[in-house]
Amino acid sequence: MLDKLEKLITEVISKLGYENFNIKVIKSNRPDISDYQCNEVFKLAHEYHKNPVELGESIVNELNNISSFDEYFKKIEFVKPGFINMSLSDKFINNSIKEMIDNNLGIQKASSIENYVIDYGGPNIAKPLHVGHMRTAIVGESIKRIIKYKGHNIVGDIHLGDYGLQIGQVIYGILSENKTIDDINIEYLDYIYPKMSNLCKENSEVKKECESITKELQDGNEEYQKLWKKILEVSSEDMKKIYDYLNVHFDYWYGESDSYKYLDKLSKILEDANVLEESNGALVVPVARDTDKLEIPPLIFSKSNGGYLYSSTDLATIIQRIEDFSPDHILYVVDNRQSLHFEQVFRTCELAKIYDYKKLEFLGYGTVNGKDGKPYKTRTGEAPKLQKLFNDAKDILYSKVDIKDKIKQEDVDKIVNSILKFADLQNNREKDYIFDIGKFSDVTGKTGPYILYTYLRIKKIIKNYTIKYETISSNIYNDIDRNLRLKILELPYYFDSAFEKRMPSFIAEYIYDLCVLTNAFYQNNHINNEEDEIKKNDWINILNITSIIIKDMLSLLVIDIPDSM
RNA sequence: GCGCUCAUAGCUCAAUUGGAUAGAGUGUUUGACUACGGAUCAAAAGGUUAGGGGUUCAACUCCUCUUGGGCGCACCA
Repeated sequence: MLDKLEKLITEVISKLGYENFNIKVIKSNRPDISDYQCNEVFKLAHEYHKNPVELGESIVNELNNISSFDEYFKKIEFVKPGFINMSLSDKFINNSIKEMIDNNLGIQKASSIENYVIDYGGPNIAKPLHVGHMRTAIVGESIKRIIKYKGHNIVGDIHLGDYGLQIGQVIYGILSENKTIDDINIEYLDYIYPKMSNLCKENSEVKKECESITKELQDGNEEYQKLWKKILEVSSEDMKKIYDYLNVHFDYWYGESDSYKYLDKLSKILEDANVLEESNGALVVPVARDTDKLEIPPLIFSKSNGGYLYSSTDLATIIQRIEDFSPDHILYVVDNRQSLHFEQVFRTCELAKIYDYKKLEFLGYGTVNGKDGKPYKTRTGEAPKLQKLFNDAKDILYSKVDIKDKIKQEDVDKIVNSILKFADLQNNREKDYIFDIGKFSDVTGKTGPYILYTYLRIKKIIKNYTIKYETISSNIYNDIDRNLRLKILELPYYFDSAFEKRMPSFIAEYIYDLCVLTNAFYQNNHINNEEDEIKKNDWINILNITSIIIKDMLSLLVIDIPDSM
């Protein structure tokens, strides 16, 4: 729709003698005056050394005289100092809506299909999942669905932290408490990991021992391997329940351990590229550049004891992904605090010519904080477990709305999901945000349930009518009606912004705005009692399109719609 | 110490990337169906965009300084 307006204006401008100028039309930020606007008169005037007012007036004058004026506009005018204001004709709005229906809701599919790998989730086994994991799971799954919706191929990998120091710590704990492999279950892991983590902070002897156990595990010690496999199995099983509840599904459950078989290859590549240096017994890759303001420390490929750490496994994983998926893009949905680490990894890829730096995207997300602005903790000091969070959210929901035992448990879970996900995804991904269970359980206002409610109501209103889009007339009946139709037309803009910026929040914002207008629409325009059959039919069709958009966009936010609520 | 990042209504967040009168939710105050679901709708109040200076026809947005948060700076992930 925008492209048509841009094309038209570009034609008019080139007719006036200004060729090859890229015109951009945007939604008006003065909806009281116009629907769309073009702010490019100043740039054009500047480029051709013209008076902007005269230039703008001549463009608008030309537009006012085109033969197909009514096909596009109701009114078009120039306003000083440089705005072209456009009000669209009802016919143009309705035709554009009809075109959206036959055309993937107006969202252009990718012209060349690319392969993406997205790395999200990233939990460490043996540690319980907490709110931070929910953030990466939801944001990552949403970005994955958005990219798929655009028409690309994408695979998601959870990238488990399954081979690091925390495993050495847990194994040390198991052995020192004389436990056996059969004693390993989720309750025991929940108990032993924090205990060992604290012990290592206090006691450097124990920490050293844990490091050497980790190293031996990585070198293939059979006893440790058996224990590790059991820990991995128990922990993964527990995680799957959580991810299932969130409806987050990874295509691959690879972990750091899977990258070990690529370490030899990686090592050879780094040697051949001549980027490795020895430093205090460790092998490092200096990645600093002359242009850096801050000297970026080198990437540590292997420790002085010969062990590997996450720099090595993240690099090896890239090699694995190149071999398995031949990706055009690799995306990392990771905590912002890891930005320096990934900068080191990406630079190493560039230096050793492993992979194109520009194709590696660090999609950092903000830290989940408590009300005090510090990382979210419970009163006892640990990060609260996700399962408990789900239960709390459900209890709060029951206390606010009388639905207990009245609707299906499955639907209750969908509502809880909508609450948590919409609260999270409406925030800008990159920013830290405050996790407040009270706010996160809100069911009125700008919330998941508000969207679901809107959807279910309009479905109920239109359920007895047949839908025939081709019968939509060229009429629009009032301002509220018009605003809703204009909002429908904005979908492609918001979707593409979300895709390009990898920002689900654009879609969340759009759905909410659409729902606000929809609620106003059906409260003001009563459909069942409407006697004008043409009007009634138009409205039913418009509401049906709205419902399709809401449903599709909600699915991109990983939100399912209940049958009732 | 060095660097990154943020600061917008009482609170939580927007602002189409430099455009016109800075918008939502929440909270506060006040209204609305003998009509398709009141988890709704309508309205009021709430702002020197942390502060100073600069660039520009135009600054929440860019530059600079000041103040105040958060984070990161080689063998944890």
